[in-house]
Amino acid sequence: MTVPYRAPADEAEALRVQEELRSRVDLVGPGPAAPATVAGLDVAYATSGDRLAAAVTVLDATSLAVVDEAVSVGRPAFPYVPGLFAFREMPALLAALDRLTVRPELLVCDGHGVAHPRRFGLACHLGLVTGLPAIGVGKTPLVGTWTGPGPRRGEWSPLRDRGEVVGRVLRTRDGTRPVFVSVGHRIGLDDAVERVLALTPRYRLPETTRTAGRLCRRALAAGGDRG
DNA sequence: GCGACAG
DNA sequence: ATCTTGTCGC
Repeated sequence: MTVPYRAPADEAEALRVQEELRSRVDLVGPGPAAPATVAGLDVAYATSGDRLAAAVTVLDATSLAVVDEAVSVGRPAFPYVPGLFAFREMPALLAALDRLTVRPELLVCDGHGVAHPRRFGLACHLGLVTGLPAIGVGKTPLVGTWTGPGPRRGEWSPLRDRGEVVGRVLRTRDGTRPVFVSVGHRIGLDDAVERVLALTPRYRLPETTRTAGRLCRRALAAGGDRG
């Protein structure tokens, strides 16, 4: 199901939006059995903090080659508040998604999905608004506790918060810090982890995140730190 | 009451 | 997120 994006005027309204939408998240899927394309989304900020660039790259799921990409430059749409982070970047990310020529089959977001205090992180919000399956891959935890996964790539341990498993702490590379994988929308946790491993043949972060990261940094630099 | 707190 | 120097490793 697709949902229109509404920009909240303040924190109270942002919380209401999350409460209203959280029940619509699909934690099961099934996600795309064998997606042909996977998109990565990332945002870079100017030093001044008053300007940002959002990028989306679409990769061939097998070769990991970039087949499409789009960028949008703008202003943070909301102050940074842990737990309300999505409202900050969502408008720019949606603008970039609108500029794509190829509609990706899966979204890999730089931030959490249901591993969130109200089970509605950026990956859930993006998945719901676009109607696309979405996965959250965070570099640091927001909620939850875990016991370190083994040191080898592919090893993982459950991320638990208030009595429920909200994601997995996954080692994507031998001996490197793990990432935090959680369901965004329309995919199960097992499949989400499988997709993330398929996107990390070499580095800690998914290729989708890396290509999108390079693109938004480049766009920010090209804008001469202004526009 | 005191920290912690996605990017 | 971004600011930063060097440093260890492939």
